[in-house]
Amino acid sequence: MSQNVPKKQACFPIRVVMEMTNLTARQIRYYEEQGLIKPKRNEGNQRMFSLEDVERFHLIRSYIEKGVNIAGIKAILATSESEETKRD
DNA sequence: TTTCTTACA
DNA sequence: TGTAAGGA
Repeated sequence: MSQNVPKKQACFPIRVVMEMTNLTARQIRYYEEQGLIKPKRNEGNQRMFSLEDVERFHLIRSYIEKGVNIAGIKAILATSESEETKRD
């Protein structure tokens, strides 16, 4: 069994994210392509999804299920991120 | 074996 | 959104 040696942060391949978000690889790659999320890339050019990325996919998925399109989600995500840094 | 990109339906 | 081809 391959044990976990000192890991930096938890990142998962697209196949794990698919299970966690219940999305298809197509959707995950497509949403990222649309700028809904920006996962990191490893040496193999593979997407490295962290917990934060998975959580954001949950939000994206909820909007898709609500009937929101990419443009709408982009606006919502942009607003949410702005709210975080906006406080006044 | 798994993931990636591009393209078409 | 699903699937195919070709490559890493």
